[in-house]
Amino acid sequence: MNEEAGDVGEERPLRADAARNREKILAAASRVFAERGLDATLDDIAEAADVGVATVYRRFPDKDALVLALFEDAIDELAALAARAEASENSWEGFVSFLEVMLERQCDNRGLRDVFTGSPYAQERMEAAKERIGPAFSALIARAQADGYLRSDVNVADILAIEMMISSLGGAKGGDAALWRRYLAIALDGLVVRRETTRDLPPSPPLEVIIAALHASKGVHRPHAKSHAG
Amino acid sequence: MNEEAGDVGEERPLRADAARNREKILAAASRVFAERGLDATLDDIAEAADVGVATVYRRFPDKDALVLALFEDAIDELAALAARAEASENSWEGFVSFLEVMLERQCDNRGLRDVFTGSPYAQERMEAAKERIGPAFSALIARAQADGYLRSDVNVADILAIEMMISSLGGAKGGDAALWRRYLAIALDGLVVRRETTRDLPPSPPLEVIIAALHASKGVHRPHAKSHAG
DNA sequence: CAGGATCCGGAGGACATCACTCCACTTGAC
DNA sequence: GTCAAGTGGAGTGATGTCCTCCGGATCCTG
Repeated sequence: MNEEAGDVGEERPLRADAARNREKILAAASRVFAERGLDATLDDIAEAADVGVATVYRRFPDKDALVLALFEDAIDELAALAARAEASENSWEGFVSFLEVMLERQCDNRGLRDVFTGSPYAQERMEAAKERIGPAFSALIARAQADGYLRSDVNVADILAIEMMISSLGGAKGGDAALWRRYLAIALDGLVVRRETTRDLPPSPPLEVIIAALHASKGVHRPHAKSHAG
Repeated sequence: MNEEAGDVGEERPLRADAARNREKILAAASRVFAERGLDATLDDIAEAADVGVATVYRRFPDKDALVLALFEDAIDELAALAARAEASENSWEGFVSFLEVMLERQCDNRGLRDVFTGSPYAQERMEAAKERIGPAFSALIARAQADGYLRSDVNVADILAIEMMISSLGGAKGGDAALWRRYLAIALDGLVVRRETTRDLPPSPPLEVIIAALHASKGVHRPHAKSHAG
Protein backbone atom coordinates (compact mmCIF):
# COMPACT_ATOMS: atom_id res chain seq x y z
CA MET A 1 0.00 0.00 0.00
CA ASN A 2 2.34 2.64 1.20
CA GLU A 3 6.00 1.69 0.88
CA GLU A 4 7.58 4.80 2.20
CA ALA A 5 6.14 4.74 5.66
CA GLY A 6 8.26 3.00 8.22
CA ASP A 7 10.65 1.21 5.99
CA VAL A 8 13.74 1.96 3.97
CA GLY A 9 11.99 0.93 0.79
CA GLU A 10 13.04 -1.97 -1.44
CA GLU A 11 16.58 -2.11 -0.05
CA ARG A 12 16.31 -5.47 1.62
CA PRO A 13 13.20 -7.64 1.68
CA LEU A 14 11.85 -8.42 5.12
CA ARG A 15 12.32 -11.82 6.55
CA ALA A 16 9.20 -13.95 6.15
CA ASP A 17 8.10 -13.76 9.78
CA ALA A 18 8.79 -10.05 9.90
CA ALA A 19 6.66 -9.41 6.84
CA ARG A 20 3.88 -11.48 8.35
CA ASN A 21 4.06 -9.48 11.55
CA ARG A 22 4.00 -6.22 9.65
CA GLU A 23 0.68 -7.20 8.14
CA LYS A 24 -0.66 -8.33 11.48
CA ILE A 25 0.30 -4.96 12.92
CA LEU A 26 -1.38 -2.99 10.16
CA ALA A 27 -4.53 -5.06 10.47
CA ALA A 28 -4.62 -4.73 14.22
CA ALA A 29 -3.89 -1.00 14.09
CA SER A 30 -6.69 -0.55 11.63
CA ARG A 31 -9.11 -2.35 13.94
CA VAL A 32 -7.96 -0.68 17.11
CA PHE A 33 -7.77 2.86 15.72
CA ALA A 34 -11.20 2.40 14.16
CA GLU A 35 -12.69 1.34 17.46
CA ARG A 36 -10.91 3.45 19.99
CA GLY A 37 -9.57 6.35 17.96
CA LEU A 38 -6.04 7.62 17.53
CA ASP A 39 -5.54 7.84 21.26
CA ALA A 40 -5.13 4.08 21.37
CA THR A 41 -1.68 3.10 22.59
CA LEU A 42 0.86 1.35 20.46
CA ASP A 43 0.95 -1.13 23.31
CA ASP A 44 -2.75 -1.77 22.72
CA ILE A 45 -2.10 -2.31 19.06
CA ALA A 46 0.80 -4.64 19.75
CA GLU A 47 -1.42 -6.70 22.00
CA ALA A 48 -4.20 -6.79 19.44
CA ALA A 49 -1.66 -7.90 16.82
CA ASP A 50 -0.38 -10.57 19.20
CA VAL A 51 3.09 -9.14 18.92
CA GLY A 52 5.49 -7.35 21.25
CA VAL A 53 5.65 -3.57 21.34
CA ALA A 54 9.21 -3.59 20.12
CA THR A 55 8.12 -5.32 16.97
CA VAL A 56 5.74 -2.49 16.24
CA TYR A 57 8.47 0.07 16.77
CA ARG A 58 10.92 -1.85 14.62
CA ARG A 59 8.51 -1.71 11.70
CA PHE A 60 7.22 1.84 12.24
CA PRO A 61 9.58 4.39 13.72
CA ASP A 62 6.83 5.99 15.76
CA LYS A 63 3.11 6.38 16.11
CA ASP A 64 2.95 9.08 13.44
CA ALA A 65 4.34 6.72 10.83
CA LEU A 66 1.72 4.12 11.62
CA VAL A 67 -1.09 6.66 11.51
CA LEU A 68 0.22 7.97 8.24
CA ALA A 69 0.46 4.51 6.70
CA LEU A 70 -3.13 3.81 7.63
CA PHE A 71 -4.90 7.07 6.93
CA GLU A 72 -3.16 9.08 4.26
CA ASP A 73 -4.43 6.86 1.49
CA ALA A 74 -7.87 6.77 3.06
CA ILE A 75 -8.10 10.53 2.89
CA ASP A 76 -6.87 10.70 -0.66
CA GLU A 77 -9.55 8.21 -1.52
CA LEU A 78 -12.14 10.55 -0.03
CA ALA A 79 -10.79 13.30 -2.22
CA ALA A 80 -11.19 11.04 -5.22
CA LEU A 81 -14.74 10.20 -4.19
CA ALA A 82 -15.55 13.88 -3.87
CA ALA A 83 -14.26 14.40 -7.37
CA ARG A 84 -16.41 11.55 -8.60
CA ALA A 85 -19.50 12.95 -6.84
CA GLU A 86 -18.82 16.15 -8.73
CA ALA A 87 -19.40 14.23 -11.94
CA SER A 88 -22.81 13.08 -10.75
CA GLU A 89 -25.66 13.94 -13.07
CA ASN A 90 -27.86 15.53 -10.44
CA SER A 91 -25.99 18.05 -8.32
CA TRP A 92 -28.12 17.49 -5.24
CA GLU A 93 -27.60 13.77 -5.36
CA GLY A 94 -23.90 14.27 -5.83
CA PHE A 95 -23.80 16.52 -2.82
CA VAL A 96 -25.81 14.14 -0.66
CA SER A 97 -23.94 11.07 -1.73
CA PHE A 98 -20.63 12.60 -0.80
CA LEU A 99 -21.93 13.57 2.62
CA GLU A 100 -23.06 9.99 3.02
CA VAL A 101 -19.67 8.65 2.08
CA MET A 102 -17.92 10.93 4.56
CA LEU A 103 -20.33 10.10 7.34
CA GLU A 104 -20.24 6.41 6.71
CA ARG A 105 -16.49 6.25 6.87
CA GLN A 106 -16.06 8.57 9.78
CA CYS A 107 -18.71 6.86 11.84
CA ASP A 108 -17.27 3.45 11.17
CA ASN A 109 -13.81 4.65 11.99
CA ARG A 110 -13.13 6.78 15.00
CA GLY A 111 -9.54 7.12 13.93
CA LEU A 112 -10.55 8.72 10.68
CA ARG A 113 -12.77 11.10 12.55
CA ASP A 114 -9.89 11.99 14.85
CA VAL A 115 -7.83 12.83 11.81
CA PHE A 116 -10.50 15.27 10.69
CA THR A 117 -10.87 16.91 14.06
CA GLY A 118 -7.15 17.57 13.94
CA SER A 119 -5.32 15.00 15.96
CA PRO A 120 -1.67 15.72 16.65
CA TYR A 121 -0.41 12.57 14.96
CA ALA A 122 1.26 13.09 11.62
CA GLN A 123 -0.37 16.49 11.70
CA GLU A 124 1.30 18.21 8.77
CA ARG A 125 0.84 15.45 6.24
CA MET A 126 -2.73 14.97 7.39
CA GLU A 127 -3.61 18.63 7.07
CA ALA A 128 -2.18 18.59 3.59
CA ALA A 129 -4.17 15.49 2.70
CA LYS A 130 -7.39 16.99 4.02
CA GLU A 131 -6.84 20.09 1.94
CA ARG A 132 -6.84 17.94 -1.15
CA ILE A 133 -10.56 17.31 -0.52
CA GLY A 134 -11.45 20.98 -0.35
CA PRO A 135 -11.81 22.01 -3.97
CA ALA A 136 -14.14 19.20 -4.98
CA PHE A 137 -16.17 19.68 -1.82
CA SER A 138 -16.59 23.37 -2.53
CA ALA A 139 -17.55 22.63 -6.08
CA LEU A 140 -20.21 20.15 -4.99
CA ILE A 141 -21.71 22.74 -2.72
CA ALA A 142 -21.56 25.53 -5.26
CA ARG A 143 -23.22 23.45 -7.93
CA ALA A 144 -26.02 22.26 -5.64
CA GLN A 145 -26.62 25.89 -4.77
CA ALA A 146 -26.47 27.11 -8.36
CA ASP A 147 -29.05 24.49 -9.30
CA GLY A 148 -31.39 25.74 -6.62
CA TYR A 149 -31.31 22.67 -4.39
CA LEU A 150 -29.08 23.71 -1.53
CA ARG A 151 -29.94 26.92 0.29
CA SER A 152 -27.59 29.64 -0.77
CA ASP A 153 -26.91 31.11 2.66
CA VAL A 154 -24.60 28.30 3.75
CA ASN A 155 -20.97 27.79 2.87
CA VAL A 156 -18.34 25.08 2.94
CA ALA A 157 -17.55 25.72 6.58
CA ASP A 158 -21.19 25.19 7.51
CA ILE A 159 -21.49 21.91 5.69
CA LEU A 160 -18.24 20.72 7.17
CA ALA A 161 -19.45 21.71 10.62
CA ILE A 162 -22.73 19.88 10.15
CA GLU A 163 -21.01 16.81 8.85
CA MET A 164 -18.65 16.74 11.81
CA MET A 165 -21.43 17.36 14.29
CA ILE A 166 -23.37 14.41 12.96
CA SER A 167 -20.36 12.16 12.89
CA SER A 168 -19.66 12.99 16.51
CA LEU A 169 -22.33 10.47 17.42
CA GLY A 170 -20.14 7.74 16.02
CA GLY A 171 -21.25 4.37 14.78
CA ALA A 172 -24.26 3.91 17.04
CA LYS A 173 -27.19 2.10 15.50
CA GLY A 174 -30.87 2.91 15.70
CA GLY A 175 -32.60 -0.28 14.72
CA ASP A 176 -30.87 -1.58 11.62
CA ALA A 177 -29.60 1.62 10.08
CA ALA A 178 -26.72 3.67 11.37
CA LEU A 179 -27.86 6.57 13.46
CA TRP A 180 -26.14 9.18 11.36
CA ARG A 181 -28.60 8.54 8.54
CA ARG A 182 -31.39 9.81 10.74
CA TYR A 183 -29.70 13.07 11.59
CA LEU A 184 -28.43 13.57 8.10
CA ALA A 185 -32.02 13.31 6.89
CA ILE A 186 -33.12 15.99 9.34
CA ALA A 187 -30.18 18.21 8.44
CA LEU A 188 -30.92 17.83 4.75
CA ASP A 189 -34.52 18.84 5.39
CA GLY A 190 -33.07 21.97 6.90
CA LEU A 191 -30.57 22.54 4.12
CA VAL A 192 -32.74 22.04 1.08
CA VAL A 193 -34.22 25.18 -0.46
CA ARG A 194 -37.75 24.05 -1.06
CA ARG A 195 -39.52 21.41 0.92
CA GLU A 196 -43.13 20.38 0.88
CA THR A 197 -43.17 17.47 3.24
CA THR A 198 -40.60 16.01 5.60
CA ARG A 199 -38.17 13.37 4.53
CA ASP A 200 -38.73 9.86 5.87
CA LEU A 201 -36.47 9.09 8.77
CA PRO A 202 -34.53 5.89 9.40
CA PRO A 203 -35.47 4.03 12.61
CA SER A 204 -35.27 5.97 15.83
CA PRO A 205 -32.89 5.11 18.63
CA PRO A 206 -33.86 4.52 22.26
CA LEU A 207 -32.67 7.19 24.63
CA GLU A 208 -30.02 4.93 26.11
CA VAL A 209 -28.32 4.57 22.76
CA ILE A 210 -28.07 8.33 22.39
CA ILE A 211 -26.75 8.73 25.90
CA ALA A 212 -24.17 6.03 25.36
CA ALA A 213 -23.13 7.67 22.09
CA LEU A 214 -22.77 11.04 23.80
CA HIS A 215 -20.65 9.53 26.53
CA ALA A 216 -18.50 7.79 23.96
CA SER A 217 -18.14 10.85 21.76
CA LYS A 218 -15.54 12.39 23.97
CA GLY A 219 -12.34 10.62 24.83
CA VAL A 220 -12.93 8.03 27.52
CA HIS A 221 -11.12 9.87 30.27
CA ARG A 222 -10.72 7.61 33.22
CA PRO A 223 -9.63 9.97 35.97
CA HIS A 224 -7.25 8.74 38.62
CA ALA A 225 -8.69 6.74 41.45
CA LYS A 226 -8.43 8.23 44.87
CA SER A 227 -5.42 6.88 46.66
CA HIS A 228 -6.65 7.24 50.21
CA ALA A 229 -10.32 6.56 49.76
CA GLY A 230 -11.91 5.14 52.88
CA MET B 1 -25.82 28.70 47.63
CA ASN B 2 -25.14 25.12 48.57
CA GLU B 3 -24.21 24.71 52.20
CA GLU B 4 -23.81 20.99 52.31
CA ALA B 5 -20.94 20.71 49.89
CA GLY B 6 -17.55 20.74 51.46
CA ASP B 7 -18.41 21.97 54.90
CA VAL B 8 -19.84 20.60 58.07
CA GLY B 9 -22.71 23.03 57.86
CA GLU B 10 -23.43 25.87 60.25
CA GLU B 11 -21.31 24.40 63.03
CA ARG B 12 -18.64 27.04 63.07
CA PRO B 13 -18.48 30.13 60.89
CA LEU B 14 -15.40 30.42 58.74
CA ARG B 15 -12.76 32.91 59.60
CA ALA B 16 -13.04 36.06 57.50
CA ASP B 17 -10.07 35.31 55.25
CA ALA B 18 -11.17 31.72 54.83
CA ALA B 19 -14.62 32.77 53.74
CA ARG B 20 -13.11 35.22 51.30
CA ASN B 21 -10.93 32.50 49.85
CA ARG B 22 -13.86 30.16 49.53
CA GLU B 23 -15.58 32.69 47.31
CA LYS B 24 -12.44 33.26 45.29
CA ILE B 25 -12.20 29.52 44.76
CA LEU B 26 -15.79 29.21 43.63
CA ALA B 27 -15.43 32.13 41.27
CA ALA B 28 -12.19 30.80 39.83
CA ALA B 29 -13.57 27.29 39.50
CA SER B 30 -16.58 28.65 37.69
CA ARG B 31 -14.35 30.51 35.24
CA VAL B 32 -11.87 27.71 34.72
CA PHE B 33 -14.45 24.93 34.36
CA ALA B 34 -16.42 27.08 31.94
CA GLU B 35 -13.38 27.64 29.79
CA ARG B 36 -11.52 24.40 29.94
CA GLY B 37 -14.17 21.90 31.01
CA LEU B 38 -14.25 19.57 33.96
CA ASP B 39 -10.87 18.14 33.09
CA ALA B 40 -9.24 21.25 34.46
CA THR B 41 -7.02 20.47 37.42
CA LEU B 42 -7.68 21.65 40.93
CA ASP B 43 -4.15 23.01 40.72
CA ASP B 44 -5.27 25.16 37.80
CA ILE B 45 -8.21 26.38 39.79
CA ALA B 46 -6.07 27.14 42.80
CA GLU B 47 -3.76 29.17 40.62
CA ALA B 48 -6.66 31.04 39.03
CA ALA B 49 -8.00 31.77 42.50
CA ASP B 50 -4.57 32.98 43.58
CA VAL B 51 -4.58 30.48 46.39
CA GLY B 52 -2.66 27.31 47.27
CA VAL B 53 -3.99 23.90 46.32
CA ALA B 54 -4.29 22.91 49.95
CA THR B 55 -6.71 25.76 50.50
CA VAL B 56 -8.97 24.37 47.83
CA TYR B 57 -8.87 20.93 49.41
CA ARG B 58 -9.55 22.29 52.86
CA ARG B 59 -12.73 23.92 51.63
CA PHE B 60 -13.88 21.13 49.31
CA PRO B 61 -13.02 17.56 50.22
CA ASP B 62 -12.41 16.59 46.62
CA LYS B 63 -13.04 17.57 43.05
CA ASP B 64 -16.49 16.01 43.04
CA ALA B 65 -17.64 18.28 45.82
CA LEU B 66 -16.51 21.34 43.93
CA VAL B 67 -18.19 20.22 40.74
CA LEU B 68 -21.34 19.48 42.65
CA ALA B 69 -21.35 22.86 44.36
CA LEU B 70 -21.03 24.59 41.00
CA PHE B 71 -23.28 22.58 38.76
CA GLU B 72 -26.06 20.91 40.67
CA ASP B 73 -27.97 24.14 41.12
CA ALA B 74 -27.29 25.10 37.51
CA ILE B 75 -28.95 21.93 36.31
CA ASP B 76 -31.91 22.32 38.60
CA GLU B 77 -32.30 25.79 37.20
CA LEU B 78 -32.46 24.33 33.71
CA ALA B 79 -35.20 22.00 34.90
CA ALA B 80 -37.09 25.00 36.22
CA LEU B 81 -36.63 26.82 32.93
CA ALA B 82 -37.95 23.80 31.06
CA ALA B 83 -41.02 23.85 33.27
CA ARG B 84 -41.48 27.53 32.58
CA ALA B 85 -41.13 26.99 28.83
CA GLU B 86 -43.92 24.47 29.18
CA ALA B 87 -46.16 27.26 30.30
CA SER B 88 -45.41 29.25 27.17
CA GLU B 89 -48.46 30.25 25.18
CA ASN B 90 -47.20 28.98 21.87
CA SER B 91 -45.86 25.45 22.10
CA TRP B 92 -43.38 25.89 19.27
CA GLU B 93 -41.94 28.99 20.84
CA GLY B 94 -41.72 27.24 24.17
CA PHE B 95 -39.86 24.37 22.56
CA VAL B 96 -37.47 26.63 20.69
CA SER B 97 -36.82 28.91 23.61
CA PHE B 98 -35.83 26.01 25.81
CA LEU B 99 -33.45 24.71 23.18
CA GLU B 100 -31.96 28.18 23.05
CA VAL B 101 -31.51 28.30 26.78
CA MET B 102 -29.80 24.92 26.84
CA LEU B 103 -27.53 25.80 23.96
CA GLU B 104 -26.62 29.18 25.29
CA ARG B 105 -25.59 27.81 28.67
CA GLN B 106 -23.79 24.78 27.37
CA CYS B 107 -21.88 26.73 24.77
CA ASP B 108 -20.84 29.36 27.26
CA ASN B 109 -19.79 26.72 29.73
CA ARG B 110 -17.76 23.75 28.70
CA GLY B 111 -18.06 22.34 32.19
CA LEU B 112 -21.83 22.26 31.95
CA ARG B 113 -21.55 20.50 28.65
CA ASP B 114 -19.20 17.96 30.19
CA VAL B 115 -21.79 17.27 32.84
CA PHE B 116 -24.33 16.49 30.14
CA THR B 117 -22.02 14.23 28.19
CA GLY B 118 -21.55 12.26 31.37
CA SER B 119 -18.34 13.23 33.06
CA PRO B 120 -17.18 11.00 35.89
CA TYR B 121 -17.21 13.78 38.49
CA ALA B 122 -20.05 13.60 40.99
CA GLN B 123 -21.62 11.22 38.55
CA GLU B 124 -24.54 9.89 40.55
CA ARG B 125 -25.86 13.21 41.77
CA MET B 126 -25.45 14.69 38.32
CA GLU B 127 -27.33 11.90 36.61
CA ALA B 128 -30.11 12.37 39.10
CA ALA B 129 -30.14 16.11 38.50
CA LYS B 130 -30.26 15.67 34.75
CA GLU B 131 -33.19 13.33 35.07
CA ARG B 132 -35.12 16.09 36.73
CA ILE B 133 -35.15 17.90 33.38
CA GLY B 134 -36.61 14.95 31.50
CA PRO B 135 -40.34 15.25 32.13
CA ALA B 136 -40.68 18.90 31.20
CA PHE B 137 -38.48 18.36 28.16
CA SER B 138 -40.64 15.48 26.98
CA ALA B 139 -43.76 17.51 27.56
CA LEU B 140 -42.40 20.42 25.52
CA ILE B 141 -41.72 18.09 22.65
CA ALA B 142 -45.03 16.29 22.89
CA ARG B 143 -46.98 19.52 22.91
CA ALA B 144 -45.11 20.99 19.96
CA GLN B 145 -45.85 17.79 18.08
CA ALA B 146 -49.51 17.69 19.11
CA ASP B 147 -49.92 21.26 17.88
CA GLY B 148 -48.53 20.29 14.49
CA TYR B 149 -45.34 22.32 14.67
CA LEU B 150 -42.68 19.74 15.37
CA ARG B 151 -42.48 16.75 13.08
CA SER B 152 -43.97 13.73 14.79
CA ASP B 153 -41.32 11.22 13.78
CA VAL B 154 -38.73 12.48 16.24
CA ASN B 155 -38.50 11.77 19.94
CA VAL B 156 -36.80 13.13 23.03
CA ALA B 157 -33.62 11.23 22.30
CA ASP B 158 -33.40 12.83 18.88
CA ILE B 159 -33.82 16.35 20.17
CA LEU B 160 -31.31 15.70 22.90
CA ALA B 161 -28.88 14.33 20.34
CA ILE B 162 -29.32 17.33 18.08
CA GLU B 163 -28.92 19.73 20.95
CA MET B 164 -25.71 18.04 22.04
CA MET B 165 -24.36 17.88 18.51
CA ILE B 166 -24.84 21.59 18.07
CA SER B 167 -23.36 22.41 21.44
CA SER B 168 -20.28 20.39 20.57
CA LEU B 169 -19.09 23.39 18.57
CA GLY B 170 -18.81 25.32 21.79
CA GLY B 171 -18.86 29.05 22.17
CA ALA B 172 -17.33 29.99 18.83
CA LYS B 173 -18.67 33.15 17.26
CA GLY B 174 -19.63 33.81 13.67
CA GLY B 175 -19.66 37.55 13.35
CA ASP B 176 -21.53 38.89 16.35
CA ALA B 177 -23.87 36.04 17.10
CA ALA B 178 -22.86 32.78 18.67
CA LEU B 179 -22.34 30.08 16.13
CA TRP B 180 -24.88 27.71 17.63
CA ARG B 181 -27.69 30.02 16.59
CA ARG B 182 -26.85 29.35 12.98
CA TYR B 183 -26.96 25.60 13.27
CA LEU B 184 -30.00 25.66 15.47
CA ALA B 185 -31.77 27.63 12.76
CA ILE B 186 -30.88 25.01 10.17
CA ALA B 187 -31.89 22.17 12.49
CA LEU B 188 -35.20 23.84 13.21
CA ASP B 189 -35.83 24.18 9.49
CA GLY B 190 -35.37 20.43 9.38
CA LEU B 191 -37.51 19.75 12.41
CA VAL B 192 -40.52 21.89 11.67
CA VAL B 193 -43.46 20.16 9.99
CA ARG B 194 -44.36 22.71 7.40
CA ARG B 195 -41.98 25.14 5.88
CA GLU B 196 -42.41 27.45 2.94
CA THR B 197 -39.15 29.33 2.92
CA THR B 198 -35.91 28.95 4.77
CA ARG B 199 -35.28 30.61 8.06
CA ASP B 200 -32.86 33.53 8.10
CA LEU B 201 -29.46 32.51 9.33
CA PRO B 202 -27.24 34.39 11.74
CA PRO B 203 -23.87 35.48 10.31
CA SER B 204 -21.69 32.79 8.81
CA PRO B 205 -18.32 31.85 10.22
CA PRO B 206 -15.07 31.74 8.28
CA LEU B 207 -13.71 28.24 7.76
CA GLU B 208 -10.92 28.77 10.27
CA VAL B 209 -13.40 29.37 13.04
CA ILE B 210 -15.12 26.09 12.32
CA ILE B 211 -11.85 24.24 12.17
CA ALA B 212 -10.71 25.73 15.43
CA ALA B 213 -14.01 24.82 17.03
CA LEU B 214 -13.72 21.26 15.81
CA HIS B 215 -10.22 20.99 17.19
CA ALA B 216 -11.36 22.39 20.49
CA SER B 217 -14.42 20.21 20.71
CA LYS B 218 -12.47 17.24 21.83
CA GLY B 219 -10.27 17.29 24.88
CA VAL B 220 -7.04 19.10 24.16
CA HIS B 221 -4.83 16.06 24.26
CA ARG B 222 -1.24 17.09 24.27
CA PRO B 223 0.60 13.85 23.64
CA HIS B 224 3.96 13.30 25.20
CA ALA B 225 6.93 14.82 23.46
CA LYS B 226 9.51 12.41 22.23
CA SER B 227 12.27 12.05 24.73
CA HIS B 228 15.02 10.97 22.38
CA ALA B 229 14.16 13.06 19.36
CA GLY B 230 17.21 13.73 17.22
C1' DC C 1 22.46 -28.55 9.58
C1' DA C 2 25.69 -24.89 11.16
C1' DG C 3 26.35 -20.26 11.73
C1' DG C 4 25.21 -15.70 11.60
C1' DA C 5 22.18 -11.98 10.46
C1' DT C 6 17.68 -10.76 11.56
C1' DC C 7 13.92 -10.50 14.44
C1' DC C 8 11.38 -11.29 18.70
C1' DG C 9 9.06 -10.27 23.44
C1' DG C 10 8.17 -7.84 27.32
C1' DA C 11 10.36 -5.71 31.27
C1' DG C 12 11.30 -1.23 32.37
C1' DG C 13 13.43 3.69 31.71
C1' DA C 14 12.20 8.37 31.15
C1' DC C 15 8.90 11.47 31.57
C1' DA C 16 4.33 13.54 32.32
C1' DT C 17 -0.13 14.22 34.79
C1' DC C 18 -3.13 14.60 38.50
C1' DA C 19 -5.56 13.98 42.90
C1' DC C 20 -4.39 14.78 47.15
C1' DT C 21 -1.33 15.44 51.76
C1' DC C 22 2.21 17.24 55.02
C1' DC C 23 3.99 20.63 57.72
C1' DA C 24 6.60 24.81 58.84
C1' DC C 25 4.87 29.16 58.81
C1' DT C 26 1.29 33.18 58.91
C1' DT C 27 -2.98 35.42 60.16
C1' DG C 28 -7.22 36.67 62.30
C1' DA C 29 -10.12 36.73 66.57
C1' DC C 30 -10.66 37.36 71.31
C1' DG D 1 -0.38 38.28 73.19
C1' DT D 2 -2.08 33.84 72.45
C1' DC D 3 -3.34 30.17 69.86
C1' DA D 4 -6.65 27.90 67.04
C1' DA D 5 -7.56 28.38 62.35
C1' DG D 6 -5.77 28.94 58.06
C1' DT D 7 -2.12 29.00 54.38
C1' DG D 8 1.18 27.82 50.46
C1' DG D 9 3.57 24.86 47.72
C1' DA D 10 6.86 21.12 47.57
C1' DG D 11 6.11 16.41 47.66
C1' DT D 12 3.80 11.59 47.29
C1' DG D 13 2.01 7.84 44.98
C1' DA D 14 -0.68 6.02 41.46
C1' DT D 15 -1.33 5.91 36.63
C1' DG D 16 -0.43 6.37 31.78
C1' DT D 17 2.34 6.59 27.46
C1' DC D 18 6.17 6.54 24.26
C1' DC D 19 9.89 4.17 23.34
C1' DT D 20 14.47 1.27 24.22
C1' DC D 21 17.34 -2.56 25.84
C1' DC D 22 18.94 -7.03 25.45
C1' DG D 23 18.95 -12.09 26.12
C1' DG D 24 17.14 -15.39 23.47
C1' DA D 25 14.30 -17.42 19.49
C1' DT D 26 13.81 -17.70 14.42
C1' DC D 27 14.74 -17.66 9.73
C1' DC D 28 17.83 -17.86 5.70
C1' DT D 29 22.12 -19.16 3.32
C1' DG D 30 25.51 -22.29 2.01
